Amino acid sequence: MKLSGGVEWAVHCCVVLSQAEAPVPAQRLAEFHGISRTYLAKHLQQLSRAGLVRSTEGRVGGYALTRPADEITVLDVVLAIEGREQAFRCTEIRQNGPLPASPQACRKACGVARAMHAAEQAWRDSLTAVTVADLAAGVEDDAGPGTFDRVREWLAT
Amino acid sequence: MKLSGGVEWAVHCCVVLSQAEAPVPAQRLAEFHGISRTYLAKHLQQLSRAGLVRSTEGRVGGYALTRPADEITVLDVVLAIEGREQAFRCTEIRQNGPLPASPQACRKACGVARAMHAAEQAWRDSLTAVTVADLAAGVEDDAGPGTFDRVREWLAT
DNA sequence: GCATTCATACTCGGATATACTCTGTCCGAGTTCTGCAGG
DNA sequence: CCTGCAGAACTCGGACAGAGTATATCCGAGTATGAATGC
Repeated sequence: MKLSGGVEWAVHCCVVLSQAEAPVPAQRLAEFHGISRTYLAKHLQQLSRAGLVRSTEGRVGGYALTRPADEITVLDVVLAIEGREQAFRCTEIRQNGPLPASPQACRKACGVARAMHAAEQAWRDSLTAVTVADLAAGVEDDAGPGTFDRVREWLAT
Repeated sequence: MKLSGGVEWAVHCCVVLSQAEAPVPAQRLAEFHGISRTYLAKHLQQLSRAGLVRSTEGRVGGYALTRPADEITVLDVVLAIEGREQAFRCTEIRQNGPLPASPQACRKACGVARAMHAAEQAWRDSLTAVTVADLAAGVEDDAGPGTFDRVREWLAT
């Protein structure tokens, strides 16, 4: 049970992108956050494949969000990085051994899987309730108004 | 975001142990579930270190629950296997780069970390709501009454 | 017949290899800007 | 002075190593059983 460190990078990048008017190169995003450029590029590719950001090549290229920030949930970003498969995968060990569960009983998922999946659904619901726009608003609340003005100014240089 | 396969084994083993009167050796648990004995032993050790099961050595040794099954939550088992640390670890990248967040603003956790931790808390709450006793009751519901009688009978052989 | 002792069989526990995924990096393909030459 | 073209610089994208962790396994330490032996 460990989330990739790239998740944190990706979410922060989405918040920055939500405040940029022009495409932002991976190079810029990396130095803004003080992280590895090449490795961040890998994660941005995953965001691109998931359809969350659009990449433009060329001299003034970079990354930009494909949707308004209030239509991108944190779960979207997490799933883009971590993959869409469930964290818990039932291997149906109840069907093994000397007393296997009957096919009749296996119509429905076993209780263990149900509990794990319910918990995961609660996790997803919680992440769905927060959008990138919410996070951006939170930054202005925490760091004071005008923060994103300075960010935009720095991005333009 | 991937749970260890051992989690599934551990939970199922706890359900079986909740129905056994005598200590059950790892060998027995492994063949009951059709899984590797030596690897299961590793996970049982983790349950033992977490204080969920007690191990007795010797000829009639084995594992037994230390508490009533309705006082062991699924979360207890999961944390014993996966470790107690959070899945999301904030590396505070907001403090890096050319526009670092002020120490003033860093009094509270950043919005990203708050959202991730809230989701993880929801996940834990959901797992806390289910006990091993609940799962055992579910097995009897799914596989029919008398299932655990057969299990006990097999364990005694 | 009974108590003691000793060998035995069975258990757990930690130390030990292997496979796989995450982390981190590099170079090539493609696109746009810019400078320059020609009309 | 304007237009077209070529070069160059900058971008993304996928292919390539290294490290850490999950997976799987083995052998040694410890204990209760049970039989054998002596009284």
